Amino acid sequence: MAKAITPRSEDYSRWYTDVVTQSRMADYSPVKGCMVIRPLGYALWEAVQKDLDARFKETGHENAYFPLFIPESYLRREAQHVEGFAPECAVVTHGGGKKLEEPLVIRPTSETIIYAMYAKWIRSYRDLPVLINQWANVVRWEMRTRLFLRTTEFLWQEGHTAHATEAEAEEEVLRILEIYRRFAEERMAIPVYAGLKTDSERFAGALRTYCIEALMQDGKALQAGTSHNLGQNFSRAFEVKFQTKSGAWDHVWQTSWGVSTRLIGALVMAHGDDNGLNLPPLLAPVQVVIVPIWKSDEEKARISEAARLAAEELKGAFRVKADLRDEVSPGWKFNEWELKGVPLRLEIGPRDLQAGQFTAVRRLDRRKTAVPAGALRARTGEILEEIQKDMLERGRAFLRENTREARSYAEFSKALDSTGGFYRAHWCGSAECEQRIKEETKATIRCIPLEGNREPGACLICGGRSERWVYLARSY
RNA sequence: CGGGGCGUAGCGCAGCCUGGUAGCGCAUCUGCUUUGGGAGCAGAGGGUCGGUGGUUCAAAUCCACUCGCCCCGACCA
Repeated sequence: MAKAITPRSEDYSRWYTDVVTQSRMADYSPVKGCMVIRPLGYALWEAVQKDLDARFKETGHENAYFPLFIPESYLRREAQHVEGFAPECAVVTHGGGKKLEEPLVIRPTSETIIYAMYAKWIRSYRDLPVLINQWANVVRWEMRTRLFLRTTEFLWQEGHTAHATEAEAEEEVLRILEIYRRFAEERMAIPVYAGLKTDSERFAGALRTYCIEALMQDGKALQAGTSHNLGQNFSRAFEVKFQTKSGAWDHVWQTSWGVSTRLIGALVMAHGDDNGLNLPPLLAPVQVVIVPIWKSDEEKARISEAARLAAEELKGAFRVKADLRDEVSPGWKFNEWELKGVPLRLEIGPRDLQAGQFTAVRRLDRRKTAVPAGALRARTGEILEEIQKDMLERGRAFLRENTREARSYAEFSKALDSTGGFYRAHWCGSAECEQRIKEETKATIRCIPLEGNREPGACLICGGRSERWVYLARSY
C-alpha cells in the first residue's frame, strides 16, 4: 500500500506537495529551493510549450536564444529594473579558476541582455517590429520556495518585442494577454481574470503590467501570466534607436511577456483532488489508460490482447496507454492512474468482453459509462471533449461562486478569512489605501479589469471617490 | 532572517524522556495462491542511526557545535 495523500481539508499545502511528489511530477533536488522536473511534470510543460509556441508563431513571433550570463553592469542600466531584481540575483564571480574582472549575473529575466543586442540590430523603422521569444531557464534567489509555484530556478518563455510606435506596443501587449487568457481557459480549463496591475505590483522597469489571475481551490489567487508594456524605459537605457521614415531618430517601444512552469502548479491546484492529479484532456500526456481485468490464464490471454488492440486502435487519435502489467492488481492501477491524473480510464474485464464493450470511467468524477467496442474511437473522443468542457465549466462556476462584492471594509476583512476568493471592491487609486489593505488583511489588488468595471463608487478603504472597481484576493 | 517541525533500510515511521550491541509497515527478491477499487501466505536480502567533537565501561539515545530539508511569516512569477 502506497502512502496516502494528505486530504486537502486537513492541510492544503501538504496536499499540494504530496500530489506533486507522489504523482512523480517533480522531486526535491539536493540544492535548496531547486526542483527536479520528472517525466510527468516535464511532459506537461512540453504540452504547454507546444501549444503556446504555436500561438506565438501564428502571431508572427520567432524563437531565439540568449545567454544565461549577463554582465552585472547591464542590469544596472535601468534604474527601476536593477532595484527590482538585484536582491534576488545569483552572481558568478569566478571562472576557469580565476576571479572574473566583472561578475556575471545569472539571468533573473533577460531584458537587459536582449535589448543590448537589439541596440546592435535595430537601425531603421524597416527593422521593426522585432518579435522574438525565448524558452529558457531563469534564476531568482527566493526566500521561500514551493515546487513549481516558486523555485530558485524555473523554466519559462519570455517574449521581447520592439515596435515603432507606442500604439503598436500596446496592441502587442494586449494581444499576448489574450493569448494567455485563451490558453488558460481553452487548454488548462482554468478561467482567469485578466487586467492591469497596480503601480506597486508592476514589473520593475515597465510602464504597465497586464496579467491573468486564476483562483486556486483553497481560495487564493495565482498570477498565471504577465504581459508588460515597457514603453521606452529600456530603449533609452540601452540606446535602442531607429531612424523613422522622415529621417528622425526615435527610441523603440518595447514589450516583454511570460509564463512559467508555475502553470503546472496552477493545474495541480485548480483541478486536483484527494486522489491526486486531475488533468484536462487537451494537456494530459496520457489521455486514456486501458486497464484489463482477468482471473484465469485463459482470460488473461484474451483480455490483454483485447486491451492491446484497443490501444492500437486509439493510438492514432489519442495519447493512450494499455497497462498490461501482471504484477499489480487492477485496483492498484486504478489508484495509480488517478494519482497521475489520466482523464479517462477504459476498463475491460470478462463481463465487458462478454458484452462487447468497455467500461469508461472519468477521472473528474468517476462517472462510468459503457462504451460499445464498435464505437470505441468515436465515443472516446466525445467523452474526452465532455471532460474538457466540464472541467472548464466547473472552474467557471467555482470562480463565479468565489467572487464576491466587498461592501464595507470591516465586513470584507472579516469575511476574507472564512471565504477566501476574489472580492470586487472600489478603490480610489491611492497607494496608501492599497498598502493599508495589504498590511491589514494580507489581500492585494490582483488586477484592475480592462472593461466592465467603470462605475462611480466609494473607495473601500478611505471612502473617497472611485471611478472603478478592482479585484482583491490573498495570493500565492 | 524570525517562528515551528524533521534528519534511523529505497519510502514512511517507532525506538531517544529512563544509555546495554537497531525495529515496524510498505517497497524489493523467491515460491505458491490471487486479480471488477491499492491481494494473501511462507521465506530472504538490505542500515557507518545527517556530520564532528565530548561525557561514559558502553551513545541512535545525554551534552556541545555543525550541515541539510520541510512547513508558517517578511520578498516575489
